Amino acid sequence: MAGVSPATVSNVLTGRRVRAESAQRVKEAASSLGYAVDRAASQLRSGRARVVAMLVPSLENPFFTSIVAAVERRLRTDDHDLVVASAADDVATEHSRLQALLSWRPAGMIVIPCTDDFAGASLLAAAGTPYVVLDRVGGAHSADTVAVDNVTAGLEAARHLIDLGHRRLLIVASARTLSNIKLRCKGIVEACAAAGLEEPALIEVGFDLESAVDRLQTWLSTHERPSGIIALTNFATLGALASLARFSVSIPGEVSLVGFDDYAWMRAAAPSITAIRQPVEAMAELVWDRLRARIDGDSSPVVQAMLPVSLVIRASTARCQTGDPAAGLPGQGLRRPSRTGGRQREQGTGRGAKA
Amino acid sequence: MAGVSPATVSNVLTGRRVRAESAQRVKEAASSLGYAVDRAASQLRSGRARVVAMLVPSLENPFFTSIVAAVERRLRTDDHDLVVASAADDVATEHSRLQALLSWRPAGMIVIPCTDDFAGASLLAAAGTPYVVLDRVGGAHSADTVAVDNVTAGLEAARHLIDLGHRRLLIVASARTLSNIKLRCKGIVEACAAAGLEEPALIEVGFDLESAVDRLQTWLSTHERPSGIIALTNFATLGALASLARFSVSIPGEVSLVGFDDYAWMRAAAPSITAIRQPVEAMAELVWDRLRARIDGDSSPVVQAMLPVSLVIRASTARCQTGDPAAGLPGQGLRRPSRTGGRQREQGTGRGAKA
DNA sequence: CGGCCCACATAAAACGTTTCAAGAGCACGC
DNA sequence: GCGTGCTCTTGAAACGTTTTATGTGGGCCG
Repeated sequence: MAGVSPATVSNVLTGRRVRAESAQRVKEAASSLGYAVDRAASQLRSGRARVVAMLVPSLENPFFTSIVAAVERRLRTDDHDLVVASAADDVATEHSRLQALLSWRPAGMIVIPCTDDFAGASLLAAAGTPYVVLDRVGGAHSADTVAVDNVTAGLEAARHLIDLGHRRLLIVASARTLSNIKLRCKGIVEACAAAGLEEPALIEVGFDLESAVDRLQTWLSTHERPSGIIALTNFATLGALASLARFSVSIPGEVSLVGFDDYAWMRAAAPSITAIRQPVEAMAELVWDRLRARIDGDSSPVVQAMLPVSLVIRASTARCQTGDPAAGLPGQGLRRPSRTGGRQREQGTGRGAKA
Repeated sequence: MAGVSPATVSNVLTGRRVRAESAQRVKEAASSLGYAVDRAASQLRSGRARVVAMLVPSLENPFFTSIVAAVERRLRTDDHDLVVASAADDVATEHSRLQALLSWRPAGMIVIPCTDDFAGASLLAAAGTPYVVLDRVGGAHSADTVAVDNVTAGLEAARHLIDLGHRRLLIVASARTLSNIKLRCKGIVEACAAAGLEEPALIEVGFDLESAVDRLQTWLSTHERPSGIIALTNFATLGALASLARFSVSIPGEVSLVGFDDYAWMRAAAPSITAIRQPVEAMAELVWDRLRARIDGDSSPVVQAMLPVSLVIRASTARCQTGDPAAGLPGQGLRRPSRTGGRQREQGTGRGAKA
């Protein structure tokens, strides 16, 4: 020690009332020794952890990582640290990761569940850890939730296409069991009903690109081609793009496409992609606000927050080209000659050859 | 307690020699009580932390998050947890985040530094925390490093284009101060020299898409158009795509493009993108192997590992169309009529209008 | 039968903080 | 002069584990 006292050091470092002179000495000593409080000991004694745990379905999905990044940014300003775990899109893994995270005794937890009925809720309740459920807000949660207005999202996407004259829509979804997907569909169906259209077709493509492309290709070669496609996740958007490219379907000439989530590549793609943008930054802010309030003892009734999305109109949607009745024939796209060298070649090398 | 003894519980839970019967009783009690070891107390007493801290320049860049995801997967199988922090592409933030991470007394640390001379090395050395430097392996590190064979990466990309008959190449880089960028350039220059070509032009576009597009557009409208472009980061790739689209330059008809990092959208884009793929999974595995060895007391000399990349050939590269001398005139692309509705319209709405 | 070793269980100390109650010093007012 | 209140400091207890050393009982060998 340079100066005095073991407990006074703690008082200085936790910002309690200490004479300015001693505080100064302690700080000098600390910095010269390169001393930093041991979080484990600190947390053990005080019972207060400056850690927030976050459990997401996957760290491969840019939507989730962008939320993680935004949350991390928020936490940094409040001097908290972040422990992340990925559930690997698997309920069993989710459960075991949740237990691992709980053993940190985090101050609070942010969860994006794998499925609507978040089984871990009972664990969290038993541990008394405050938590907020994010994005996939399905079952009846007894905790605060933050989500996006999925119905309006679907409604706006569909209305945009309908306004452009599209009548035959296709929904590309990951899995219709997820409530946010269901709600987006609901919005689309509402918009269609309002326009006097029948309910659009829906295809489920799963959570990875390979299966999405496979299923979309078989669907497209066996069904009448839609004039407008709404993809409800970012993988679905990629899958739709890839499959349409394989069939050399021009966008937006033959098919208009509305994607979900707004990423850099959508701006750079040719054509750039019209998409529903989720307010990632606002979601992160809101979720941390709620969680911090709960950590600080707020015991008001749970709140289910819903944030608005925005439709970013780019080049992948255009006025429907009517008067081409042949376009609807099954399998048509496969036989149609492609127009650009790039697309044509893509059919051969699209799966990627290593050099 | 259901059964006996406070210390025996610890023996059971840490897997030491205990009579089978008592072990059974303890486990039952633990699961019925929902008991889980408090990591803070455990770490405090044992001095062993089952935490690995990871410091990355940004969590917005999919290359970094994909590495984080892969590392997390590895750690999970070895029953370790991950604490991440983002340096926000800023050296000062990097330093403060590093200190925050060190207060966890992590078993080890994985660092992707912001700059080549990683100033935090001294902090880590002082704390005695084993660490591995990943990806941006610039200055003389006194720690293990894991990186990619950047020279060969550049060489292969350039050779691919040269083999296709391209003579005028353009390098699009984030910042040439980074050593991995420098090495990639070196490989490209080598390949050009071997083919008797002059050194290709280079343009620095920074770390975000907006600035990349801006700078590329001004460059493209004031210089002779190259026939082949090599983009050295994923943002550079996106920037190149977006700028070429604005000028309605066809890929690969007029310009061939080799990108960096291999993402789902590159497969789905039209045309799909030929790219250098970095072995993210292998990097994560190697970095954890090295770190774990150091944690376990391995004190052999530091090793600088270098992993091979692979060139994934897709549709964005094609044989050079010679015999079009006019193509080289400055600003040409702006006046040329675009061929597809999508690209044409993109010029008007490319920046995205909210609805 | 005694001594020894083995397998297992446990008491108690220790890890590095925070916190609480109590102490020290000082000024003030009666 | 003494009690009172105030500011600042500090000794010691406590947090929940792990670990070390010690204890206990039983089997085996001489």
